[in-house]
Amino acid sequence: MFFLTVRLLSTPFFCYHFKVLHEKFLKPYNPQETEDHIYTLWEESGFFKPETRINADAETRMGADNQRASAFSMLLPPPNVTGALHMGHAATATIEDIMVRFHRMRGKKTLWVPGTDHAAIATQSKVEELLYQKEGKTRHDLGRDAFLARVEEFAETSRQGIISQLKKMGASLDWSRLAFTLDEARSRAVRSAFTRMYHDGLIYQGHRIVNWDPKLQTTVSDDEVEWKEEAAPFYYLKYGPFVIGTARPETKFGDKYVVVHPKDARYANYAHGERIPLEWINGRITATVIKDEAIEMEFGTGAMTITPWHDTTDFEIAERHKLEREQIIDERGTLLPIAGEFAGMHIKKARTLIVEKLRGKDLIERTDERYLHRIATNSRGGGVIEPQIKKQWFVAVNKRFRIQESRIKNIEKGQEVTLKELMRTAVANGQIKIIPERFAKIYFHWIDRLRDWCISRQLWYGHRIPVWYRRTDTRTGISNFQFPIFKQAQNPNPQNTGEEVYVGIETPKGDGWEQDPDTLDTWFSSGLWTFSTLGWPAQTKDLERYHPTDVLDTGYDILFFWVARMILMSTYLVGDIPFRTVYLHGLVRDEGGKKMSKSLGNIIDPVEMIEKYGADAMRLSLIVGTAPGNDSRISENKIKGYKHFSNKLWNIARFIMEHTADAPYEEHFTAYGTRDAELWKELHALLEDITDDILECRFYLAAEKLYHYTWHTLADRILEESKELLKNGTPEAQRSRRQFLLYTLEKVLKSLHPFIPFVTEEIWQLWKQPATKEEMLMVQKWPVAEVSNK
RNA sequence: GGACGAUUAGCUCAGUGGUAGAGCGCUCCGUUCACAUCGGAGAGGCCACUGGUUCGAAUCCAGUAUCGUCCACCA
Repeated sequence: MFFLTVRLLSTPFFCYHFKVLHEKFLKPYNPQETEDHIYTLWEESGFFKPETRINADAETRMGADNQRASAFSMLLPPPNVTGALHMGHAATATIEDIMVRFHRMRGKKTLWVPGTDHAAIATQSKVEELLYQKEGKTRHDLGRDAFLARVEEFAETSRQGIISQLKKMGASLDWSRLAFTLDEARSRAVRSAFTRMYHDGLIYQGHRIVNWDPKLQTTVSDDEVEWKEEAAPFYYLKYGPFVIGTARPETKFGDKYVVVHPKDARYANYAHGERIPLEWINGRITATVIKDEAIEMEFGTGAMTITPWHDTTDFEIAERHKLEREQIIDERGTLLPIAGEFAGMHIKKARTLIVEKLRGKDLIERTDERYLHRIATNSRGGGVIEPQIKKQWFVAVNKRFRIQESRIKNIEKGQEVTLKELMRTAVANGQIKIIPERFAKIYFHWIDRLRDWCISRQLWYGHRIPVWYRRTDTRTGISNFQFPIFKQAQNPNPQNTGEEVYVGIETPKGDGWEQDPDTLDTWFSSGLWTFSTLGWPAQTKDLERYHPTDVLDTGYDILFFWVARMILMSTYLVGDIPFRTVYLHGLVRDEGGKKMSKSLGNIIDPVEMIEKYGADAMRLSLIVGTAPGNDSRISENKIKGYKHFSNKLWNIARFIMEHTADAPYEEHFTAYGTRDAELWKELHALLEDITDDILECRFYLAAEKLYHYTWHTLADRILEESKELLKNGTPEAQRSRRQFLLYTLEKVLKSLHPFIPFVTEEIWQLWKQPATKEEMLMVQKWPVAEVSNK
């Protein structure tokens, strides 16, 4: 206990801090005057880039000090270029920045790649809306090229806004690697991916029933459909000897099949395939009886007619029995000539007239006026989905192919697999770990029911499909296609249709080539994100070093949209998993637990909060009390509370500096007396504990424990008792305590830095007054080396 | 219809086999000495309910209820 003085004099770290307390400490901590210059300091240091290392010998205590250090890599989920960032983005940026700063301080070569997403459908419709509001024009008035120029202009503005917002949040992203899902490098990756999938037979063009949005005039994928409940009348119509139920009489013109369950005793007298003449909306028709198990006997009368062109279930029944299918409604929601007198009328207007006519012909048996019915809408701000059979591009998820390379456990190079099997195996074999675990089950369930992915969109903004046609006959366009009876919907040999088809990365040479007008689902390009940002398809050093990435952090709401598709693309194209751990955080809701939205007016703007309370306060408020996968609530009051914490830390630092102004600082603290030894032990137990928590993604616990230690142990207990001790204690005890306070302040600043980087760095700067960028807090070594895991 | 989550102090949430915790709020007291963006003290909970396992359950198991989310989609 008494060798402290001796050690002090002999230690190489011995030095005096004759520093005068910086005048900034005479006032409360002011984030507004601090954060921007701190961020600039970090950014200019180059330490956001993994290549910037501290060139020093093994004796240094710096964090980024080894050129051959192992890597830690991660990608920012690219925010959509549709506008400003919200609290969900702020939560993502915070969680990821915590991980990145932590691993950087632990000496890893840490890469965090920023980027933005073109978000085709959302961005295009947003710009169309603005264009119409401001100039009263549609995209067709401008034409494709001029319209796209407008979208690009809008996207660029959004992108600049997003970048500056991320900087305000303190995100230590490597800006030199900034990517965009629609930039040249990513476009090349998209074309490469498409071409390879096409030649492997995994992308095909086919006539299938798709979710058509008549408002935005495009298809949308199954996952983008949002169901809403609506009360609507339900009609029981007389269909010859049957009574059939329908909520949509306006689609019934062409119905010539009546479907019943094969085991339904009520209809046992009718044989499958039996033809029955009957009077229908526009005159006499001959109906055919179909027996199919898709029918729910208990529902309605147990009999229904089908409209295969405009209903998924009906389409599937028609597929099974090879039935005719006919288009009733066009792409704009207008009735076709089959509707007779109603042709050319929009379905909304026609409906009441059709019901009147049915009533006039005494074809309505009864009506259920308050039937609760679920309608499909386009969740990306579109209209009511009207299913249509259309020629579209699909990714075949169940088709077998030989995988070219594989580092996936249980899958050998050259093995025959399906994309579904790849997606399933990468998680089932434990190579990808999903946190919280319960989402793995949800993921598997989603895979099991997954159908071929419709990837073509009739949008202008996005990756143009890399397929070119040279027509050798006079066939008309895709939309006038008449469905051939008794033919498979898929047409795997487009060469036989009288046109040349070219699929490739570059535009084909020669005259007469015309590119497919459609664009790709935005998730096709985001699916490539983990490797397209690292240079793929080129075999770059980045790809080699940083792929697979270590962690993917995102909200659980895009598990299917994005996470699953990244797994699909990466396993197939790279033969490897895209990331080792998926950390799914919850959604940030308002104080009352409601989703934040513009229409509810309950949006809390992260930048406004930063301006009021500082980025550190906002960051802590988004971390503490949020378990993975669970939604959390944020309120201005909570953020305000954490502003107080920044100030508390500020004053702790001030107190310690004031009371140790002439004290020597020793790196290796040696306690005098049992009390200081006890405190040292307590501090180290905490540091090991929270290191473990961060490694296990329990950020909320680590943050809370640090908060609690700083305020209630360090400030309330240790500083309070030190006041007396530093006045009246023995010289040895005083010296030891001063040492301990300095030591603790340093550890606390380091361990809090990933969570609240600005205030900790500012205190560090004022305290240590570093002469070089290597001495910044951001690249100091994490206070505990390694912890025993669990 | 299926799956999952939540249910703990007034509010927001941690805790996940061993005598109930935090933040905010509330009450009282204090504060020229780092900080009123403060300190001290305190009130407040049969841990949703019913069974079971266990020496012992907020914690594990089964079921029920309420709320929420996702998936399916019955025309």
